[in-house]
Amino acid sequence: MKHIREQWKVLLAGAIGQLAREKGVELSPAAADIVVETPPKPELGDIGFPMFSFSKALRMGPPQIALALVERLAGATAPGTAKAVGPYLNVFVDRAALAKVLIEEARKPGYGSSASLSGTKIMMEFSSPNTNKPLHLGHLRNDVLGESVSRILRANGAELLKINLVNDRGVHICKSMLSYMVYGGGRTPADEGKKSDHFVGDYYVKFNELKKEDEKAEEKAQDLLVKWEAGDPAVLKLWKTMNEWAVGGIKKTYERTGISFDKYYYESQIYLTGKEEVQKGLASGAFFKAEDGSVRIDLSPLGLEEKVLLRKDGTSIYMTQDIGLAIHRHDDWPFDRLVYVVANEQQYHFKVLFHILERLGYGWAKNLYHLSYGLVNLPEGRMKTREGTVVDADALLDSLRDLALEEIQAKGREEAVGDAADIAEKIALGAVHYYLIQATPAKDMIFNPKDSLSFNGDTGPYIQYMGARISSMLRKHEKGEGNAQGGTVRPELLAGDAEWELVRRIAAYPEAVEQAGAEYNPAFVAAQLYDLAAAFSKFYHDNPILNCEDKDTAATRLALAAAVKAVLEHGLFLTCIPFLEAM
RNA sequence: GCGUUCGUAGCUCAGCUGGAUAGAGCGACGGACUUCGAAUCCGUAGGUCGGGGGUUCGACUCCCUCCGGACGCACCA
Repeated sequence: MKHIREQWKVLLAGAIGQLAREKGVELSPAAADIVVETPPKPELGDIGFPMFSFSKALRMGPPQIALALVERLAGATAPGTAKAVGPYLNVFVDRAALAKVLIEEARKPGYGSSASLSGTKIMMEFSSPNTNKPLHLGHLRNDVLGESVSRILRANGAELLKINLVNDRGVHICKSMLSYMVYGGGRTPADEGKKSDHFVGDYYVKFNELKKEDEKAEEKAQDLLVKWEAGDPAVLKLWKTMNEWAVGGIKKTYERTGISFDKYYYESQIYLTGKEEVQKGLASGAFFKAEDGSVRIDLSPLGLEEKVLLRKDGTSIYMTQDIGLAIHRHDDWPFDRLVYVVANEQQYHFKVLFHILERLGYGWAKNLYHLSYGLVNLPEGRMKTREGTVVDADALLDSLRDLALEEIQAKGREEAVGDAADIAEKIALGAVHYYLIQATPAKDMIFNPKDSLSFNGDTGPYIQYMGARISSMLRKHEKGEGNAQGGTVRPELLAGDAEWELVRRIAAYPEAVEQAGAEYNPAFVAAQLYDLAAAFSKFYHDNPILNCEDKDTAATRLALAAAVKAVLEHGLFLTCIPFLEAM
């Protein structure tokens, strides 16, 4: 569809130029100057070109321009027919021809993928959990965004490296350690039959109790950190044990949600890097030494104050680490772009970080991107650890899975579905991931538990359901049932409005994938999938497919359904929603 | 106070680089299963696109201003 639009743009640009010459007017628009649009109703055409903007120069009313252009384009070889519709020049494409191509293309494996980013190496950092507690709903948004954008970029031809920076050191880690030392009694997750990250998280929560009992708790945690940095063997041993529990449990959740990484970085291993880089910057004059001995950068070019990069005692801070880490990573794997999926509360941090790297003279610094996303809030407001309102990722998935299972049982579909528990789990995942991805990343969103439990309407399971229904039809056909047996696929039968509605949505899909990649926004894919699923649902409700009396029509519609299925499979994968053959 | 960002139907969200009567879902109300799986489909009600200016042939979309919310403005991560 895109290439057809481009062809028309070129034709129109030429025709407008010609018209201008005839009128003795100076005007020769480029193809890029032609505005394209999709008419609100199919009856009006498939592609629309508003003529308003040329009105003044040509001293003609837009409707007259449209008419004049149609006349001049009458002889041109172009895909489709131009028609003047008021102030618009609308194109009616050759539906049968396009349907023929799409039906074939869409059923091939790579439909929706492109090469628009081929040759581009992109590193994607996301998730970045703390090792003192299990993942919560906010992490799920981060994870699914990172994973989905990665898949989308890869579908657009990019070479991807997904990395996870585990925050496994710091005073917050020491708090859960201290709490365990006081209350743990040497118990292990296995002793309590608990998922290991939750086990660790519970001690982190218990630190609040400890603070009430021991007013020096904060101080003690700080001491623990000092000992950790000094390499105290006992402290390191406990730290290692608890981190393994935490990371092990977190990885189980990744496995459950289908998130994966090509490489893990651990903060404990790299938190000291960056100091050297700062020294280099000091030597090159990018930074300066303040009177108190700390190293700083002047951020007035950004309209900001100065920022400390090394404390006066020479120790590093968060920013120092990130400077070192970025450089280290580029050495590891020379990327063209590096995307950080991090919540929007760190916008300032990344703005400054990118600026600093640029000042240090790294050319790739201009290709760093902070994929900033908003908080997931509850209807009552922000999630708060202290108030216990944090929605735990595992618990959320569990409850959704249980509800889906009940639904399967209520419909008596356990037999038909195969492994009911597994299907229920996948429906739960589809529900959560779709919910998190349909909203624009930049915006804060409200997670309404009640709504999220619904599998109806604009949801992941709705799309999964349409995929399952089509799969079911195709299975029947393969078993020799239905009227499509022996029928011939005739694309001209897809020229009707109902079929065309589906064809044009299939045609629009690859563009959505490309746009999603260009804007790091999987919501475009999600929206496209929902529209396609809804269009199909309406279509097959009104039009018999396997039961259609005419063999050829049945076969053709089935081929269309198969094309829809292929797009759904492709798109669901990109949005981290499992495709289901049955549910 | 300064900066960033958001404000679209009762609720949750779309609205493509400004373009043809502002769209979905949920909720409400009313319909549709002896036919391909009703986790479905159809219909009705519901919006001065936060307010006010401006640019434009045309503004939900761009600019200014005000109001309201979120998040930042650490030698914490």
